[in-house]
Amino acid sequence: MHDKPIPDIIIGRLPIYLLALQHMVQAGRQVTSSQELGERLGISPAQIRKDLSQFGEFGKQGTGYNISYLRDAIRGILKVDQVWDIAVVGIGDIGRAIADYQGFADRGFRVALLFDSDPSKIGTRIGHFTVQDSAQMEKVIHDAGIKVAMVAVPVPQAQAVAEQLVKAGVKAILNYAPITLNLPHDVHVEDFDPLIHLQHMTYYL
Amino acid sequence: MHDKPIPDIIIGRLPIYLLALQHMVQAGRQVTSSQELGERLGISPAQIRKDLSQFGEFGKQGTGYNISYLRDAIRGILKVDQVWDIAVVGIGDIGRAIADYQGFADRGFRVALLFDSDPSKIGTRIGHFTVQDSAQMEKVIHDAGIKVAMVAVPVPQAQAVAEQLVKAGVKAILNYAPITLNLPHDVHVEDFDPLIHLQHMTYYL
DNA sequence: TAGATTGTTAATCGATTAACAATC
DNA sequence: TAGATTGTTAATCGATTAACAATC
Repeated sequence: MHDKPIPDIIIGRLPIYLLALQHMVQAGRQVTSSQELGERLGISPAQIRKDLSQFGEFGKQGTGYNISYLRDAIRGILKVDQVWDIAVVGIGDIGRAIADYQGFADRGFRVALLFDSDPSKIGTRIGHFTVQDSAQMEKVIHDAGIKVAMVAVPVPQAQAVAEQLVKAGVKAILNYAPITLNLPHDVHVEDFDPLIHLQHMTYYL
Repeated sequence: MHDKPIPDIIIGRLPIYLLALQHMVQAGRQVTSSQELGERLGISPAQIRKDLSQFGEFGKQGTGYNISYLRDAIRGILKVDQVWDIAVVGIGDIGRAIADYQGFADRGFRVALLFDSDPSKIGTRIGHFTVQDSAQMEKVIHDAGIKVAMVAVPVPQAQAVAEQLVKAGVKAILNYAPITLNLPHDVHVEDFDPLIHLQHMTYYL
């Protein structure tokens, strides 16, 4: 038993498939095909079939895929058939928008804890949460068993905050600070920076 | 003359290099190497050299790269040695955070216009801008010559808003709405959705 | 000069696509 | 059954890496 890991680039497409399936369910649709999904997403049908075939057989020849069945299957693969609690660190404009954002629940996440180091913010309420002192962060996150965090602090603090999160047991970090974090290999980091995307597109203008 | 276009995957890494170089400049550094950049970014030195070699020769054997020289070169390649005006459509929590965000100017962008269709928001001020009526959007953006926009409206409106932006002459859209937009091929779209990234990471938890 | 590091070539590795037998 | 579409194989295409001559 020494299965090859599934390529990360394939894992990265699953949430995109999931989102499209979700929209189809909401539109009352029952079945779809790799062809249709491909047109919608700008991905080749062959690639979609190949991606899915890594995880099992979800379709029927001649008919295609049952949408809600495939949705549930992908949810299971991505482990978002459960709800993950998230800690948000840094309650500036971005952190506040995250805390107020309503779209998490449907998709497997729930903001559970907010932290900031600014005394004028600690104790204030955002949505139905109270901002807690970053100084207590490690203990609080550890005790809550939280594995997923979003970092929205200024650049100079981002690396140190991320290291604290790792100490607290966090294994997945969505990093809003425009800096590349250096963390142990077993911690998953995704950078989330609008400027990176804008600068990518201007090349083509 | 029929030069092969430079792979998009390489273009996508340039903003990451640029960001690291920027930090190095701020730290007062003069020169770096593909080795050092690679360690910092988790990218192989060979790849960095190969990527850069697509655009010219920026380094010196034995010494490496002059940081500010390479930074300026990449800025030029990405066309962020100028400032691009951006229109933001949809002034909810996310749109407001974008409008208030201070980090654009350094990196080649400036929020210039805000739009919403909600009468209770039209006319209000955010930062030093007044929210304008989406009904006027096409004309205003066209007249301003704006080519870059951020879409932060609810999912049901996103496709229609994007089509209006395209009619107004916009060629690059950063899409915050969790839905895949269908637009002409000459319009560049990047999706910007935190949930996609979170769902990617949970696979590994 | 000696040491370091580039830019580039060739080899390797991995991802995408085309095509089709299987089958609903 | 006939038509449609899957899952999978093999071929193609593209990206990454290793290695090294050139040279600062």
